[in-house]
Amino acid sequence: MGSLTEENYIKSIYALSQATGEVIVSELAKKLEVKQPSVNSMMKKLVLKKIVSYAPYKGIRLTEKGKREALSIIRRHRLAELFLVKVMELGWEEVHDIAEQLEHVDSKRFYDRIDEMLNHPKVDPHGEPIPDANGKILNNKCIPLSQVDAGTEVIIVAVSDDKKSFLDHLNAKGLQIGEKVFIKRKEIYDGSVVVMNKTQADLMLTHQVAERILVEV
Amino acid sequence: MGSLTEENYIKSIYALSQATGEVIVSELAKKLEVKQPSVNSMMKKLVLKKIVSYAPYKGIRLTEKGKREALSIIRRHRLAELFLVKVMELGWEEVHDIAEQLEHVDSKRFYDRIDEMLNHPKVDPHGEPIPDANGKILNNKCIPLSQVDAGTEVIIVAVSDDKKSFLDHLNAKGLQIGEKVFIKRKEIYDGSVVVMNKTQADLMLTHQVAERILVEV
DNA sequence: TTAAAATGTTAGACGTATCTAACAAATTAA
DNA sequence: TTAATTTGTTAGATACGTCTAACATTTTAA
Repeated sequence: MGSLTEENYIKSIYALSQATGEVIVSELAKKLEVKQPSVNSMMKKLVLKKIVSYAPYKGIRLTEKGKREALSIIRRHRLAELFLVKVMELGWEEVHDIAEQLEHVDSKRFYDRIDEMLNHPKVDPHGEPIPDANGKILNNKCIPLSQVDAGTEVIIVAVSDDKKSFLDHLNAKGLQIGEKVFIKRKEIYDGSVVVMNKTQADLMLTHQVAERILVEV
Repeated sequence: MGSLTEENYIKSIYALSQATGEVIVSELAKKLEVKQPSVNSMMKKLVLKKIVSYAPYKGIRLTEKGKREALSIIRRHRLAELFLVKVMELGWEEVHDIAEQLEHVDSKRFYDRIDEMLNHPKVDPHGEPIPDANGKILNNKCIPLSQVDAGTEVIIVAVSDDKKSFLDHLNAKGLQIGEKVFIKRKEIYDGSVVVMNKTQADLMLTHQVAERILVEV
């Protein structure tokens, strides 16, 4: 495993290359708050380690090995954040910096245990997917049902609240993960959403519920 | 705050100078698994930072500032260990290496929250006292189980040997830090002690083991 | 009490990760 | 299409923490 610095480079490359598959040196330098020559020399090192592919004046790309490494770091970061919020009951606004440090803890046991305590979560409450121990990740970033436009058909992918009471509530409504749902309309007044699925023609969900259901278009 | 390396030096100096108030270069080098010149140059640095007092060919001593720093690191280490055992339910033989990493996390909030969740503990899983947020350590009035009179009920507070083999042995016997134990009798012949706890009516401990278990009456 | 052994120090090197200054290539605008 | 701007690279310096080799001091034992 690489150094803390290497891990930070890999994580940033992954994040910034999401859109096009590539990052340029100046972007990466800005993100990491270092100068371009620092990025340049780190790229030489990561090329030797077969973490990135890079040629002078060209874009930076993660190799398969690099992607695997990135997903592992992201997994640790997101598990740490969720753990800090759900188990340690810290606020979402204060956990990022701590997770930034915890993600570098080198202990499979530590993260397996966190994963277990959180019930193997697939997404974090912002809908960002959490890679599993093998680096598998839900395809797209999901968004809360409350943010989908009326007239759209979506698939329920996850919930951002796995408390039993919430799951019971969904069950009672006849909603299940993996099911298709059609958004009929959204009430501006209270943010509630009316949906339809194959068994129900008019199912009303409060905003509180709709924002905890994560979907994929 | 100093670097991770500095923190490790400070922690080791504290540990090794417990008995006499001093450490010598070679001891410290051995503990940290570095060569003497490395210790030597770090001492020059820590002298400038007023963390240690040191003169060539003399012993190394923590200053008041150094002691404060050491207690803060030790507090974080021991809180981390206890958290890993009590909250995350990891075995007390496997938490040391993880705590070694967690102790360097820089977040007052993180540690305050751990302290809170553990109810402001006074001793860690290996029984060592935990400094409070101001660096105060509770007087360690624990005594070896082997020195307690028969007919007494005590609480296991610490072990004086944190080698894995010893911890495994205790685990196998079903003994845990924080548990009550009643001393049924002591064999004069070999110094062994027979105790009772809520799960076992007649548990025999050799003198060798009993003298390494620290208890509070 | 002096020689051997243990312990400590200095000097100089190396790897990591950073920087600035100077130069080179690519892109954008005139 | 040429000049200006942005972007990228190289070279060389610095700080940190480590090392080895050589030398100095202190302690121990003969």
